[in-house]
Amino acid sequence: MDDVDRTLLAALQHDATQSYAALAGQVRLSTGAVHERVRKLREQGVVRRTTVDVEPAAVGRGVLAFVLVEANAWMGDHPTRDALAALPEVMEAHVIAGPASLLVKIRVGTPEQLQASLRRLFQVEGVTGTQTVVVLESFFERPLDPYP
Amino acid sequence: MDDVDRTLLAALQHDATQSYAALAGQVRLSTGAVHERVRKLREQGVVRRTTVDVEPAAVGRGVLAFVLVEANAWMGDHPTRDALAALPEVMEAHVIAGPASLLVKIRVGTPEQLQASLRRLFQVEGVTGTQTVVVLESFFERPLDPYP
DNA sequence: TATGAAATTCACTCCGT
DNA sequence: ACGGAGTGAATTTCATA
Repeated sequence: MDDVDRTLLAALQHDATQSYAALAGQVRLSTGAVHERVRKLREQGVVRRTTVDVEPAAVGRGVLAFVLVEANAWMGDHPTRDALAALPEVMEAHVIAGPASLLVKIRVGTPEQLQASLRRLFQVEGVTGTQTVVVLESFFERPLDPYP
Repeated sequence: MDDVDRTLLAALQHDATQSYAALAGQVRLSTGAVHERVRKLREQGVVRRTTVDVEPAAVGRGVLAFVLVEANAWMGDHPTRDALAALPEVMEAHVIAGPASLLVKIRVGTPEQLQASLRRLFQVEGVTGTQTVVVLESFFERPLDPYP
């Protein structure tokens, strides 16, 4: 993991469709060398996968909310994880230190669907309360800057 | 935007490196037809870009926190946005309805860097307080499911 | 680990339907 | 909108240093 790798990661995050030749130009290396470096970054798990970024509103998921979930028992275990993973509107789920047990990020299409989602959250074993933060506008959501 | 497009979006989110021939097989269409559909999804902005998913811990950003930012003035304007965008550790910034004005997602390397980041947040014009939620473990972070 | 070139596969375009 | 074929460009592999 040197500066060349970090430059490659930044370039790939910005546009993963560019050719190895284009990447090679940015780091002054041959295409073969860049190919090998990217292969290793994938192999090591530094690059987890190549994806596309989908506009949420275009697929009927224009409502974003964060929910703090309170519980009467320890929720940092896998049954909880699986219960949350079964809800497709839950984009992220984190075990937290602070005023609640879990923090989940939810994307739905309408306020009614948000209400329905909260109802489902309450049905998860151990959940005793929720505090919902509704997003009015997202300033930005951006990829990780690989520079320390 | 029909079921074929949604299937293509899901497939591309799972692995954007696969060939058009492989995508075509999943939707029982020719490579030419798939190529045209994906081109239109990009053109319409449904697909915003193609990126790589980088493991945060591998680039020295293993500490995740969410911060509720309280303010003494309306913060839903662009000077605020720009001030937050200037902080590379801020991954997301949202204007919210609820107990605070903004919600930001932060990735840093160490608890010390988190402290330094909070100090910088306080220096943003109008900020009067923060409530920090530190993530102990992330259950999952996943892409948008394009099915309604 | 890098280079440069060879071999193979793929993206992209065009045209017919 | 879809299918199929053709062409140029890309990925991928390999020999060499």
